[in-house]
Amino acid sequence: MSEFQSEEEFLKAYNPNDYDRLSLTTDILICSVSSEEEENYRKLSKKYFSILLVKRDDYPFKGKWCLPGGFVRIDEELEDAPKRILASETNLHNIYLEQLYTYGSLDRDPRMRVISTSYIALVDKNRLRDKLLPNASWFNVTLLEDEKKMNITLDNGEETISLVIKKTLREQTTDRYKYTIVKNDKLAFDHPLVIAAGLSRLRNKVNYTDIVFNMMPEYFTLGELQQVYEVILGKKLLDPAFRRIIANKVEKTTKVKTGEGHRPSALFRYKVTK
Amino acid sequence: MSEFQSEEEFLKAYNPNDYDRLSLTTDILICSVSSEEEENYRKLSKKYFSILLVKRDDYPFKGKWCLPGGFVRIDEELEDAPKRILASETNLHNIYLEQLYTYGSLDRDPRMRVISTSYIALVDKNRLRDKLLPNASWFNVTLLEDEKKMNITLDNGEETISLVIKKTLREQTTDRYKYTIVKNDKLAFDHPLVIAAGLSRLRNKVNYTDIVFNMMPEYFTLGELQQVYEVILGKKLLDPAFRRIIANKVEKTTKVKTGEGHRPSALFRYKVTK
DNA sequence: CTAATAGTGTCTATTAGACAGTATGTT
DNA sequence: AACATACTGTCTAATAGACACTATTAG
Repeated sequence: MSEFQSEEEFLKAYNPNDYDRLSLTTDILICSVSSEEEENYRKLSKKYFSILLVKRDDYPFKGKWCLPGGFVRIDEELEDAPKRILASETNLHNIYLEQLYTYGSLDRDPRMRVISTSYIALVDKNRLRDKLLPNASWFNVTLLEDEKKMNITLDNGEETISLVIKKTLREQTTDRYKYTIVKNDKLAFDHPLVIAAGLSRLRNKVNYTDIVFNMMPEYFTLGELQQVYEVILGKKLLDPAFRRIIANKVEKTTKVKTGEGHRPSALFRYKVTK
Repeated sequence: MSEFQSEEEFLKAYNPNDYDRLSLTTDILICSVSSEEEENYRKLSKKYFSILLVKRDDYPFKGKWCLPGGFVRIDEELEDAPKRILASETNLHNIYLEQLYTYGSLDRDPRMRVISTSYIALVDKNRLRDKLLPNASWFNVTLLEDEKKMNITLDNGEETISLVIKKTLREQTTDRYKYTIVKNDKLAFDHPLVIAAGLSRLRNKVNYTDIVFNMMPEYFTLGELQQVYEVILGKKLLDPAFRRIIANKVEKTTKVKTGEGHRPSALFRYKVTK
């Protein structure tokens, strides 16, 4: 039983340093979609799913790539930390941001005990007016996945990062996997785990939400939209089925996209229904 | 640029106290299923979904109920903290445990800045041999939910706790809600939010995983299993549809449950397929 | 016999998958 | 005309929802 008579009295006598204190950071998986022109003028530009990485110019992990992130300040709301970092990294506000997972292995940071809450952010690259920070770079993502592992390849045009992550079913009763890094040469910390978790979350959510539209420009063709779904899901979709599914999520505009060497396509816009 | 020549040198000079340090706690939503006998001997005993709460006997929030939890130790893996608390609270190991969400509002603890990573745990009450700790109690949960709010009623036979939580769609593109506590007299901290998040997660996961079996005894009838699904989903299910869906998740045993005032039912067991 | 649950057969409605076809721009 | 994509019609397969029916026990 407490020796205090009231909550005020208790709080006055309370010393926060009586308990273990540790550092909290946040890491952000910033995702977008990028295009690469094809040699054949008639073909559609190839779409890639891409993430933003930052090159560390200081210890620990000097010279390695990592997710944008930083310390959570003691006087800052948890979610404000990734927002602050996102704003400093992209000059964008009002970005789709979702908490992913909190990592707390004892050895995840060689400096000291650090817990990290990771977030996933989705941005439309067309809204990015300002240049990236000098150390930042977009990497195109290729994900090959099966029941037992994920092969992730990241490429920014100059450098290729290859990750292999082993998947172990945590229990028979769910779909939850424990991810273990099997191969990683160029990424700092446990960031391959964050990338794996983020990509899985996205692949999943794409099927029952409208999140892709956070990465789309205002006007887009259904072909482009389908490509984005395909690149996230890692498989081809059938046109009629795709169009049936997204039919009530988009609205046709009077605009048309022409000059592509084939039949022009109508431009659509995301339709808010709820 | 760094003035250090190597990572070892850097780490040697590193002082953790140069950065903000805060306290991390963990809260656990321990879930189970309980039965209550009906007056009519022929009727099946009514099933309830229930959670474990602890009465605080100290400030802050003295006298209020809260989720079992505690501080994460600086030399302890993040997930070991809920495991340790779970073991001390129930004497059970190897329990289904899943990270829910990390809460970090500035004002969530009147003592100081505390971040809390919440977990959901599913237990089979029949495996609980030891008595509960003196301050702990199981509360039956009744959840009424619509697009705009959740009405949660918790009842342990002596006391009734009534919560109202407002749901606001965070963005048009997803199903994510921001939960705001509208009514809460008897629960400490932001624990109503944890309960709301946990119940939502469970309602969702029940549809595409086998997690319910973590709350079931080894042998059960399909009627009992259906009741558990119904109580978690908050709606009646049709027998044939239900049996179709769980058909390949369970296997019939030779055991039979009799003496219930109606046709005996076969006892089933969870079948591991993967 | 009756109340209550156990368990099954089958029809219908809805949704997803597959394929074939027509339309229309650029070079 | 040839190419490449835009866009649509329709058949089929798989799944979910609904209802009606039979079965079997304790009291």
